[in-house]
Amino acid sequence: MDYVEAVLDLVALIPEGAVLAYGDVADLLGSGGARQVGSAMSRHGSAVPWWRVLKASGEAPPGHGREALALFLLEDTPLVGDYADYLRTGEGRWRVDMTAARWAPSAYEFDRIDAIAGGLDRSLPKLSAPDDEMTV
DNA sequence: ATTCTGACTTGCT
DNA sequence: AAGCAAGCCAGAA
Repeated sequence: MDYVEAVLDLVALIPEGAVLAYGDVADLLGSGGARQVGSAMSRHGSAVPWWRVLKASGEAPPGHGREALALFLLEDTPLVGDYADYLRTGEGRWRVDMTAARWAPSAYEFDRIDAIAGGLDRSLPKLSAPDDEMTV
């Protein structure tokens, strides 16, 4: 399984009305960084609930504000700011209320996340297994 | 090996 | 609250 698959699998678990920042996804996966997640989402996120993954500030991914907002309203995702104006004139500023909307995985969900993260490593062609020696 | 690029983050004005 | 500079991670050139 490659990084992109892991990201998509994880994103698919985020429930309605909840969100995760790019950095959160990377942390849960225990690998890569926010930029890797963003990159993966921009190229392969169309099949999963991509709007539930956004910047740490709560802003929707660049170029998708309009579409994301519509979905957030449908899902009753906690928002802050003036999205009414944004809808009407495109002028207002709004964001997701990260404090309230950030997903807090249940113990079960957390296990599933762990499973995804665990299936990540397997292909490291280089670096033959150093037996049981670790050289701390 | 080096440089560049990007749906990122944080800290400091 | 909004901009900006640096830091950060990996893949591609």
